[in-house]
Amino acid sequence: MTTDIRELSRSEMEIMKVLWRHGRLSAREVHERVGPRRNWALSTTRTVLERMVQKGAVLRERFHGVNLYIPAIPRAAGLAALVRDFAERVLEIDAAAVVPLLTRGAELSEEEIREVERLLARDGGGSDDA
Amino acid sequence: MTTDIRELSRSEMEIMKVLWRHGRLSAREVHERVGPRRNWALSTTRTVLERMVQKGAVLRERFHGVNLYIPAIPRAAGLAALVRDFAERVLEIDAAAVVPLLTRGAELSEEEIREVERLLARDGGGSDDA
DNA sequence: ATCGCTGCGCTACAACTGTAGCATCTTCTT
DNA sequence: AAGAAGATGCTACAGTTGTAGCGCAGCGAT
Repeated sequence: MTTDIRELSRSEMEIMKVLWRHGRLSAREVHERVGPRRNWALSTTRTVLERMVQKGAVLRERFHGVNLYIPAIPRAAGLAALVRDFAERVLEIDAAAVVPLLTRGAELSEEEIREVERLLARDGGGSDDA
Repeated sequence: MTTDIRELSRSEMEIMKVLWRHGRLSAREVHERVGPRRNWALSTTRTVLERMVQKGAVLRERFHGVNLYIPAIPRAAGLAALVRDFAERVLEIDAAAVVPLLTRGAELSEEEIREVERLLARDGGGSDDA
């Protein structure tokens, strides 16, 4: 069950974002980027991270005795879901209309933008496929 | 403390939306529009509504022994805050860029759109004023 | 082999959220 | 005035989130 990214809390989303940006990080590394901003104790970062693993939003991988955390949801898919949700629930417009804005946004690769676009086009929510 | 609309839960947001749409409704009336969709018992709608009052997101007014609930945050201000949050936190773009999309969205009046625009322009988060 | 540093896994606890029942009070109707 | 129908305010309880400490284990230095 590929965890619905919309049910991540703000804290979790923030962590998700750093994981998206870096691919895979240890708890400490994650903490270095979100801890200060949030004023968290290292153990707090760990706990949140661990809960994300339980939710299936993040994968954990052991590397020489250290846990590395990897996003279980690719950024494009995550953004697509978030955009769709916001567009439909709040703006009440068709999600596809938001795509153009992505171009100016975070460092998304052409690839990713196209992917998000693909996911938002064809008004469907379900599992995609080639 | 004009409650930060970003801290409303999904359930609460849904109620907020119907209140924005109708201005002021009794618990039952609110329930009629969100209850079915959410499969809530009337008492659930009441509880959520009441919590929103406590949070200061909704005002309660007695009318012939019945409570009427009124949004404590005008729609334009609420949408502006939500848009700003989403734009900056998720899309990582300037909130103002989202304004054009509103035109096609929910039934916002020209007035409201202009207001949202005003609130999002001039990159500021704090309390506004003329 | 031992000591210390760092990471791990477990536990904790308060506040918030989802969800709702119930006893009681109001209001309308007859 | 009395009863029915509906609204109110209170209470409840489980699950989620925010926030963090603690004891134990592994690894590198001595």
